[in-house]
Amino acid sequence: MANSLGKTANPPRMRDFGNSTHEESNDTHSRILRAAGPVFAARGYSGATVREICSSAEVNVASVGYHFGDKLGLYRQVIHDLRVARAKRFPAPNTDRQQPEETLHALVHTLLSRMLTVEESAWETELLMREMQNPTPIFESIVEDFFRPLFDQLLETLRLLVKEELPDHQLQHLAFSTVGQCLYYRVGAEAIRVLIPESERQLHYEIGSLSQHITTVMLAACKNVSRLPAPRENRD
Amino acid sequence: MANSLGKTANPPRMRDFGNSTHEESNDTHSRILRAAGPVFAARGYSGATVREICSSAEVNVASVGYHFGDKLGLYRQVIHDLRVARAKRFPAPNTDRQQPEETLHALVHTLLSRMLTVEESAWETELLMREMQNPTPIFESIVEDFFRPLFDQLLETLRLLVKEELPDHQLQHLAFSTVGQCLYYRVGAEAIRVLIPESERQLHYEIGSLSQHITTVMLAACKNVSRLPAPRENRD
Amino acid sequence: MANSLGKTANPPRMRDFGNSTHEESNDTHSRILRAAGPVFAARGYSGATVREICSSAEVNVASVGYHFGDKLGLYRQVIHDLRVARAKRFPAPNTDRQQPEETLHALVHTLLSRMLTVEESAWETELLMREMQNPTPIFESIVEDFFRPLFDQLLETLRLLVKEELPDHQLQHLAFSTVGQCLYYRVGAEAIRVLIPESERQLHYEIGSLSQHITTVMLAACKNVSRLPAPRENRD
Amino acid sequence: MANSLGKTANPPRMRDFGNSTHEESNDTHSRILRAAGPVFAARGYSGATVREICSSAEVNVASVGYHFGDKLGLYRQVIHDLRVARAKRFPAPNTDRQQPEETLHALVHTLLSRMLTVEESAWETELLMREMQNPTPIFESIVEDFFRPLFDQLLETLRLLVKEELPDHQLQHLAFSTVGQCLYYRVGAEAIRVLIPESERQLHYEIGSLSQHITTVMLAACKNVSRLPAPRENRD
DNA sequence: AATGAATGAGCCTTCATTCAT
DNA sequence: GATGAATGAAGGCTCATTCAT
Repeated sequence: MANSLGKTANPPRMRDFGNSTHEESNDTHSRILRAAGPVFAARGYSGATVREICSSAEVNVASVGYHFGDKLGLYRQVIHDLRVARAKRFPAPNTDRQQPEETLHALVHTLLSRMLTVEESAWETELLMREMQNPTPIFESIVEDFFRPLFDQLLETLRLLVKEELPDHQLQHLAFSTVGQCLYYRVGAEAIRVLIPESERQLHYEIGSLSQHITTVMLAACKNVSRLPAPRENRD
Repeated sequence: MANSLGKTANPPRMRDFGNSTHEESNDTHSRILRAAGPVFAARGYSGATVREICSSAEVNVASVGYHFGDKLGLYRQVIHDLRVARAKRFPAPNTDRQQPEETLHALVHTLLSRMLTVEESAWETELLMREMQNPTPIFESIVEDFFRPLFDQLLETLRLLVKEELPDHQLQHLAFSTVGQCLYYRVGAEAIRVLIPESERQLHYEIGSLSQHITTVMLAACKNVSRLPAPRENRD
Repeated sequence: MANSLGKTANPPRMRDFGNSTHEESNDTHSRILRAAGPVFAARGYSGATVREICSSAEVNVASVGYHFGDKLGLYRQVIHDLRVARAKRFPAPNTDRQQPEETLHALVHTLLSRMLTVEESAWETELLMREMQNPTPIFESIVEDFFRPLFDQLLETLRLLVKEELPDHQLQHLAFSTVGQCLYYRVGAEAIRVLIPESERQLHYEIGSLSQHITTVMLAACKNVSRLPAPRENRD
Repeated sequence: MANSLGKTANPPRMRDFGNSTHEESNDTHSRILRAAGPVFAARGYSGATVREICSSAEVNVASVGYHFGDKLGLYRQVIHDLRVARAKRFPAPNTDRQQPEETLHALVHTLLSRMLTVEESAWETELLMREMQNPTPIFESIVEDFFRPLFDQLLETLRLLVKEELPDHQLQHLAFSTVGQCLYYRVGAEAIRVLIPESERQLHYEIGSLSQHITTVMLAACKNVSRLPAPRENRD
């Protein structure tokens, strides 16, 4: 019964004491964790195989069973560590002394960067995307810890930009409009790849242009938006 | 060679005569199709097993081979039928005699309806979402059949709404802004569930309000957008 | 129990009455038989599939069961018909009034032609080759009816060519030497394809050259062979 | 991708240290190999099933995947070991200090021995015969490893025996004549069994007599053969 | 702690055969 | 007689897991 619901053979102790993170150490435990993230991100949970992870980590297949009980146990640990890592890496951006227009642009740029960056930690975003579709209990805490601050900041910035005072839900919609436009360039990336020819994509789809565009859209929206009457069903 | 690229053993004739769809008939062919959709949606293409589908349909495992060549052939047929069904349920709005503003609203409303409808066939949207994240060999045709028509209609509508003539890529960005905002209410549903309290969600997040909001944003954007200078890297 | 050991569902009568052969008629029974030969020859018994045969014959898969009980029943009938057909097609060549050298050449040429001919009935030879490796009871009768006459004629021709009277077994060895050389260009065809480059094969491996060569070898052997002493074990 | 073209999961090290062969050891690896040969020989490559092999070896079915990648990988290894074993059992005759006549005799004797030996490892020859009729993807390497060396040696020996210098293709034909005669006593064994009475067969068909006879034929042929004019179609 | 080997369940597919019309 | 459909038994292979050292 050494599966992810029970305990492992010889329960390996949690190692996050002090500042010794997996990033630095090089023992089997850490190497598996480092290798597992990208593989889970690239193939999804069920698509990833223990063998590929272990092969990438250059450890024995049986190690996963020993250190994490089973595949699911490893996955859980990866997700857990990811949350910790991102909380540390992306503190809420300090934008106190900017014009709200600049702040908006900065926030959009930040969002797009996190989405589209293709560097060594791109797998983290990919994994979070997968979590959005198949949320596990961990997802909620990710939203709270990592997404809520940015969201709140976005709300406040938008509040400064609209010409009249708006009820919360209208500001929220504006915030989601902002986030949705950014997110689409990741979620819809495959669709865009089909819809837009390669040549155009290379010219007009880098982060700079996109954040410019989205900021423009939202600024226009803020200038034009007005308090709506009580919600009513439109043609539905 | 009776795989999904060729023909099935004895190619079973298409049954879509008249308006009698698989939904109603009860032969093996239809039962497999009815069972397959939800399973593919719930587990993804590779996660779904022919056995589960056949077990759910109460037919022999080999039936899939006989009727659809192989698993992928079945999947293709599921997607194909899905396209037909959705085109019937959410027809592209007739734009001929409308003001472009109304057309935009109608398009947004259609998009949101497709995304958010949670009736007996919620699996349909779920399936398309999975394709976006884990594209199968069939993805390209899905985009062409499902997305391209609406996307083109959106482009033309936006072209009528902007005040000056814009290059293609700027119109495309406006279109993606529209689609992205709609899509977010599905992709980000779990995040929204965490960020926004239940009470507010029930009041302000039904399709009517959302389409109103998104249309407003895009109309404002169209009024304000202007031809950009040649693309250059902005702060990236 | 409608397998090849019992009777078929409605025992289909043997159709070889009169001169109505399968070659001419066009009913399902005959079409299956005509299609089966080449397929069995090309793929071997177990490699051949009932579906391919029926597809090639343009009849329903179930027909084999009806007409021949099962796959093995069909195979048996194919082999049986093959024997009949070859007996009719290859009567013992008349070589009475030739010089023995010419007769030898003619016999070698005949052997090679039967082996290497790639016309519509090439499958028959291929099937016989397969029978040689996995002989069924039918094989013996094939040898007697179809191969023995040629062998005897070969023996007599060789008897005329050797300079002194030889015991039977030495003549038999000479005959087998002749046959073996011919047979090799079929049995060893794949090996030859690997050993000899395409260009050379096209120049020097047509039936004319080969029969010339083999005849030369055997004539030389006949001129030089002499009665051996009683057999004794050489280094074995 | 642990198929026969790549590496096995954890590539099991080659075990041919010293002179300890699989014949003696008793681990899973060796037991599969020992069981596989006869099964492949008896049923052919495609007729043999991994399950039968593993059942015969009394190991788990998945072991084949682990140790050899896949069925073809196992087959390759069987063939490889077979080559080693046969090279040891029937070494190519050392030709350095012999008269070419003796070399020819030795070569013929080796060929016949390889064909006709019916000891505990009769399956080896059977396997090679099957490859000739139903070549697997591995056939080419078999020819190169098994046949080519002897073939080349045969060519050189014949070159020394002919009285004038001959073009390559004529020497090749002489070599094929030699091989063909030897091969016939195996390929045509069933036919011979029918044509020649048991009593004679026991007296005159042992390896010694046959190699004597074939050598005689080929020596006569070598003495008599002469450079042919450019190839032209003879009566075909 | 770690490893190579082994295991059994399960997957997709293919096939000869049988059923019902 | 003939047909389309259906069936169950394998077949090769993959995978997470476990065993023995």
